[in-house]
Amino acid sequence: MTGKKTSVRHEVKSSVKDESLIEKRRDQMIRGAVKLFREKGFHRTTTREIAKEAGFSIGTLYEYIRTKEDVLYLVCDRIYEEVNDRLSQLAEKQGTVDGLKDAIRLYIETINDMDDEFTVMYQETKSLPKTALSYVLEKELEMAGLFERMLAGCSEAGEIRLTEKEARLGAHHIIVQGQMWAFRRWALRKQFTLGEFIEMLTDQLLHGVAGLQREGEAT
Amino acid sequence: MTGKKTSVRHEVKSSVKDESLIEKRRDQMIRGAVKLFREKGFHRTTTREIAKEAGFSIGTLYEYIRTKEDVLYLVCDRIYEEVNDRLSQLAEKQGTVDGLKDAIRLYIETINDMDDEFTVMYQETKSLPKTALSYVLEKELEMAGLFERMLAGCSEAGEIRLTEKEARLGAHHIIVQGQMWAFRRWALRKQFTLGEFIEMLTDQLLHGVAGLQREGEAT
Amino acid sequence: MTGKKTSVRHEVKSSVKDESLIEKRRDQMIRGAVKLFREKGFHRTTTREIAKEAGFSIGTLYEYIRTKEDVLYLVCDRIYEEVNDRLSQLAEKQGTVDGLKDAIRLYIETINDMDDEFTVMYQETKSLPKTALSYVLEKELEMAGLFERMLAGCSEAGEIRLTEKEARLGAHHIIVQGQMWAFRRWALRKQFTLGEFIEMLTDQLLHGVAGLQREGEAT
Amino acid sequence: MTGKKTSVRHEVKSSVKDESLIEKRRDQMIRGAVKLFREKGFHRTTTREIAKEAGFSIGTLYEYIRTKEDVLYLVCDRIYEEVNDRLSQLAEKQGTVDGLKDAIRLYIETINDMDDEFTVMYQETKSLPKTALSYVLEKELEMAGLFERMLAGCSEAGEIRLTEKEARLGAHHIIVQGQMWAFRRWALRKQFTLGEFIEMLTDQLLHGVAGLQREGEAT
DNA sequence: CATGAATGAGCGTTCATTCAT
DNA sequence: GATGAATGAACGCTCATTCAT
Repeated sequence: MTGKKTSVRHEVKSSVKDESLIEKRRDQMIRGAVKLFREKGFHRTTTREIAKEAGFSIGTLYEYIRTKEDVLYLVCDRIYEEVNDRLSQLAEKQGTVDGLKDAIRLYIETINDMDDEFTVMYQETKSLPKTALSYVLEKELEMAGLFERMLAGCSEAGEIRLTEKEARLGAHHIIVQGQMWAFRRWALRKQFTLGEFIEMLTDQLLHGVAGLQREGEAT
Repeated sequence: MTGKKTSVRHEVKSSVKDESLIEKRRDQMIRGAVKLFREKGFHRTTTREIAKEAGFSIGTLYEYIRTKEDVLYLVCDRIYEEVNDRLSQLAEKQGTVDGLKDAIRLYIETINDMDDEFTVMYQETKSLPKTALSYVLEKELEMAGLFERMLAGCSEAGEIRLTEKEARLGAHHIIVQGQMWAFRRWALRKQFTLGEFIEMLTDQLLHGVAGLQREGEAT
Repeated sequence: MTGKKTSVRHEVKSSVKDESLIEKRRDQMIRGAVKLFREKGFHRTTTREIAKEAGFSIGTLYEYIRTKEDVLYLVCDRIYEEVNDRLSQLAEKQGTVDGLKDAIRLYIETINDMDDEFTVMYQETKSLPKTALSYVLEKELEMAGLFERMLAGCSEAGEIRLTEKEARLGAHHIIVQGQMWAFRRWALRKQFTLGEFIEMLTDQLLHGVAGLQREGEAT
Repeated sequence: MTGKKTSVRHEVKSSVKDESLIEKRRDQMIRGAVKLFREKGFHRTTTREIAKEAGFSIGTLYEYIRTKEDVLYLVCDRIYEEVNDRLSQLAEKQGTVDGLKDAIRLYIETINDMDDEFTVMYQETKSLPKTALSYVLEKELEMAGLFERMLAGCSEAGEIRLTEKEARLGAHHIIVQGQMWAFRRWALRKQFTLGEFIEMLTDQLLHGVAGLQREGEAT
């Protein structure tokens, strides 16, 4: 539907040739970086700390990246990869409210599992170099697009009634609520379990705050 | 009503005695800092730049603060002050859906006016020293509490039906959507005007995605 | 005579305002840098060493320059300044062989006094950033021009006979011999005193290797 | 004639046994290194770049040398070898001015052909380790000695009249002019062709600046 | 013999903070 | 109260060299 696939992957150069080694080392690196970024933020984390946490020397770190910002980009990229992997199982059931509910559940659960990564991503995104930033933002728009099409599908199937704009805002709403679960957990998890949160969220999205009818509708 | 008033203001020490001068200088400082933080983030902004933008020397800057983080705190503090000032006019009309709508409108409009400040606050909050951070988070809970009480008020007045938990989530929802209007504006403002956003937000909060009835309710 | 005065001074930015302080600190810096560059070359000298030799901290060093290359430029610039100061006393006596001899003597003596500086300059020049490099080369061409005009003047005055090209080569010859006295001193000073060198140089320039007549001339 | 043969070749250790392979690899290495040193200087060239330019890995590079400076030494050594090869054809014709002129021509032409190598050598010489440095300087003195003997030969043969010191300075003069053609080419080649330069140089060496008689000589 | 991943000392540079004037 | 020169710890990054494969 969105024909344009402009998102050119922002390649991170490595001076190491062995692709599988690159994969392995970057894995270590990302794992370490996420932990540190979560604790102290991108700017307060030093490259030496990342290397140490990853289990190798500063020299080795720089065999696999070019700049510190590359690490941040790698982290962001990894997150989208994983979220997309998880969400891609939802291709079927398009156009049903049940399918939408499943998607929301899956999305929030994914965030719940990866909340360090998400928090990092939403708080440090602006430190990305220009080209990496636009790649990441595009990825996010793709994700929003996925929910937008689901909502539009439900509307076409007649299960709910939505204008195009409403579908767009609804998609945005879902994305944002997911982010909220990640980076407002200091407030939310004292009061809600994961299950409660998902249920209430879905409920509120579909029905709004209880007891009110849409204007112009009969009781 | 909220009995607990634990939020001890995180004092920022100044070596200058004249209170009105402190006020004036900090004003200049905050104005300059917000501009710079918005452009380049807290970490990429230097104290020299803040001083320069504020119109005095670093020496002078350090007469009014103790550390760079103090500036960030001052910025955050100022924001809540202003938001509270604006929202405090809403004390009346508690317990009506119209009052709630007005509050949401006022809140989002405030954010729209101060979006630089808000963006800064939500992106840099974690750089605050511990005590300042908890003060700021508490301030935000107060704000959420304001909306929570409004929702609860409406429920008590019978206009809508909400459990305590639902009211709490609804309040978070409002807060978070406001934040989104500030720091996801790159995505949202291409698609919605301020008015549209407020309307759809309110609508969605109260009615959910169109056309669906709450389960167990008659059509 | 050479109408074009394109040599735009390559400004070195300092974050310190006080001009006389800049002068003083850069003096210390240049003195220290020359010593170190002489001993170990530009690349093997660290900025910390320069700062230490100059008598202040690394932080202070960077208040007066922007990059390490600025130090090198400052050194080169200083040398030309001094040489020009010294040579400018020769404006009169243009057009006489005696004037030329004096100029050569003065030039070589200057180099003899500043030979560390000259050695540094001729060996490290290529490490200069582009704009600084062309400024320095231009300065040197100016100096060559000075000798070229002197030779041409003698020729016009009829004391010697030279084509334009010969005058130009003669000027280069003088410049280069001066450089040699600076950075081939390990070979030369074992065998010649300063006076001898000047005398022989002048002699050779004017008369060539002894005993031969220009072809076509009578004995 | 010069009885002392103190120049002990500064051996460069290789962990490879096969002599002809050593020869071959070092050839590649030198060729690559000269190109890179010329472009960026010794210090700005990395060992990885040298290896790559030579066509093998750094691992392999270090099988044939011990330190980066060894590469520089190898380059310098190669240059003298080649120059000596070229100049050695001049053993005959000693003692004639024509022989001297041929030698000068050959020397300058050699430099013209190898000017990258010469430039590198004269600019990076000081980065050589102590023992390598003295070996190289000695080589150069040998070359100067060659010209010195030629001049002395001419004098003995009665073609020109020179004291020992004058012969020494004359030799130095020739060497220096050659260097000048290599590393002042930015200035010289705009104004002179190779042929012109050689001719004027020879002329000036033998006759000096035109039109002047040696003092005390009759016209 | 050849490879190239790993190492870490060391470099140039920045910037929050201090304090004498 | 205001200034801005001085400080030095700390940062991101490089690169000569080693050594297991």
